[in-house]
Amino acid sequence: MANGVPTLGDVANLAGVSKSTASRILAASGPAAKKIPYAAATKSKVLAAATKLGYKPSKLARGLTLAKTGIVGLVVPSLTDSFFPFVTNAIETHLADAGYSVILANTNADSKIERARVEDLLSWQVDGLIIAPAQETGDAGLFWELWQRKIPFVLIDRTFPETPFYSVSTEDEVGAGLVVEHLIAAGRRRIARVGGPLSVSTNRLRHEGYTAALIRHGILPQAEYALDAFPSEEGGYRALTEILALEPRPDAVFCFSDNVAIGILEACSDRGIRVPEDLAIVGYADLPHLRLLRVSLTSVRQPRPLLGRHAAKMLLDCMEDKSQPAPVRLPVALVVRESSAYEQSNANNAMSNHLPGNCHPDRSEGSRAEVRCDRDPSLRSG
Amino acid sequence: MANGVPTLGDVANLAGVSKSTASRILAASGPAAKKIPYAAATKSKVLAAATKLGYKPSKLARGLTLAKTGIVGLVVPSLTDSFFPFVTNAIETHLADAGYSVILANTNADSKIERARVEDLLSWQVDGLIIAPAQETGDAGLFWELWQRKIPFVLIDRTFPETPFYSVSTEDEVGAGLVVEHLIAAGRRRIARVGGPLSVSTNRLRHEGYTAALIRHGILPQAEYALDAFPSEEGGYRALTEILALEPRPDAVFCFSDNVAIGILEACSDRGIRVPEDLAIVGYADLPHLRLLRVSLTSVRQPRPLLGRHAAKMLLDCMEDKSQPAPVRLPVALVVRESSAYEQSNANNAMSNHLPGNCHPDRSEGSRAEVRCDRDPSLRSG
DNA sequence: TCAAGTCTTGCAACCGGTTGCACATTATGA
DNA sequence: TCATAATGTGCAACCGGTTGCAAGACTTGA
Repeated sequence: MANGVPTLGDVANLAGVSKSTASRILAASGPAAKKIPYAAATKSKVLAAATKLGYKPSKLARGLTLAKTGIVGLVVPSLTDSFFPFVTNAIETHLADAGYSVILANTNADSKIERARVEDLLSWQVDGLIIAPAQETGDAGLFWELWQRKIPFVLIDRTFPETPFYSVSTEDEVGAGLVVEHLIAAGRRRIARVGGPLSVSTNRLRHEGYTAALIRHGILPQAEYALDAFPSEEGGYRALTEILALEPRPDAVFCFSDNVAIGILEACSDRGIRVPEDLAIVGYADLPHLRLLRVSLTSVRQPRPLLGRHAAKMLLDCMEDKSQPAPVRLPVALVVRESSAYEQSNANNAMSNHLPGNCHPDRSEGSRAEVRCDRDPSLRSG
Repeated sequence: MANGVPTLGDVANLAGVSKSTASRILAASGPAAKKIPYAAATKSKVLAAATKLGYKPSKLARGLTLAKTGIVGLVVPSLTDSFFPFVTNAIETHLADAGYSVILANTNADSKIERARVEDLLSWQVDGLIIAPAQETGDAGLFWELWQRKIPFVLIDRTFPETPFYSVSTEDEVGAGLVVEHLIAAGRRRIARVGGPLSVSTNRLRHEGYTAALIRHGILPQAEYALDAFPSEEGGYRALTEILALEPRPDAVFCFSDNVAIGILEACSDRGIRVPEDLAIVGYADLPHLRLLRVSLTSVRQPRPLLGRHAAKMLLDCMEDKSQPAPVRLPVALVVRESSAYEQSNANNAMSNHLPGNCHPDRSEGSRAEVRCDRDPSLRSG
């Protein structure tokens, strides 16, 4: 009470009972409705005192005794891209609804920092962790340690093969397959791809999906067509030079990141290469406003809020039911736009579609990836 | 030690000393290098035991005794726009560097939730709060309560006039002034604006800046030219109908949000209204990729990371030095693009500029707003 | 040789809750 | 009417740290 914040002792004093009595009565009024063998008179006295004082139990003290803090650590590599903010938003909302507090830790995609921040969270005695591993994190060492210490944690986006870790990710190989199928249907045969290190599960899966789809169509994947680039617009801008140097020159390029695709798009514009006529371009992630670009960009949409919600739910299961949920893999959707337009096809259906925000695969719980189109490519001239 | 986590007692036992001794030695090895009147032998014994056990002090217990938790609450109305993720990112990084943990609370722009989440944070005994008030929050009641309870807190983006609250915001009236000056220079005279409720400081200031600039140029602000819209693309899309109905019809519209501007842009495209010839459009916030739109969008750029850094720094000052920092107002930059192009002007300087990411006003600490142009409008045909 | 410091260290209380156990007090059954 | 069982409440220990105070060991000076 000294500094103005009432404690349990203050409530007990005011009500004229002992701390233990007050504690039990207050606890019973909460969600944990245990046996409450208390006289109605006492109960109301305590309750009255508590409300009069505006008593709020200290989460610190409670966490200390209960060995359950109600804190979840959320570890992300960044908040400045278009992916994690959505996921974070969903996670925080879902977890807050369940009564948990979220401590946010940004690793800046640095595995050193990742480790430090996780240890920091552990000294808060978090009840669980949701981690989006830094791209750079090659091995699963940190996660094995968590596993051994029996700290509930859920991995998002990335996964580690041959591990029992709980995870929520998207069907990267399916997304990549959709892209390739689409490009082939659009008449492309020389399909390059620009991605990142295969040690990262998302890259690996996309590469596998890409390769498998090519083979399915009798196209032999060529090693030279598999390029890498730093996942930024600048990386993409630079990558075009490499692409143009390839022999035979690709007629399509599948980027594992929208930023790379945008960089390539810009480079094409600067070099007078026509998109999609000379080069079809497809991105991955479906950043906002892609449909409004000069050349609107085909991309693979990931159900970001859904991913967050599933991760939160899975962690709650781990923490509370002690159940062992199976890994979740969420469907993606290919969104076809101008940058990879089918040659002469698709009737004009834009009118039913022109209002922004009417395309929300995130809300759908469908289990299969699908092709969507939220703006008819033929509209462009209009 | 029971559940695997070593405690101070365990360290003390292993080292053969008392808890208090262990505590003092360990504390001294940390940042708080007080007087350490301990025998070197004892010290090394304790340190050895601690490292052997991998001892990490419990932040809960420490927080309880010290009445200083090292937690900062960060309350934002959303993470799904382009503003708060950047700010959040900067805040988290800065605060983590200073040794604080950030509990994230998303209010979904709902002042009821805002209040609930803040009280939640208080029961964590946070050392301080950084709050971006929900747009909906009309009054400063909650903040007065915090003020009276002497909880250090910093407001970001929005401010409350006639209050002593610490805040970091941007020069909204200057930004609006720049927009209007620019539009007038581009030959526009009938400048409408579409914004939101004036009870919100950002809207009010932008409106004032808009009005003042008009008057400065001898243009009488017309009440009908001040429209409101829900700050979304859809809101903007709908707003165009109202704009077109105005008499005389505006030749320019200044939107308090990029999303609204984008919606208007789309509506214009659907209705065959030429931008900027028939209608110049300017947004606010400078979302990413605005320069890549079909009609690239002029907008006002806010120094988001800088805002976050200042907020974090200000809060640290409040919490640690107990100083009373003055409100900070950060400069903004007008980024001129096609949607409001000057009539026939500006030499082609795009070549020095075509690489993405070379325009970072966020890094500049300049105190004055300025006009920038990151892509020459005349390029468009190329 | 003895009193007064210094230097080291431990005891124990406290932060704000929770909970096992014991101690009333009253109701129930034989 | 008395043993027995509920029922209602408080004591005190504990969670894992920090810290005021005192006490023991060892110097130092007179």
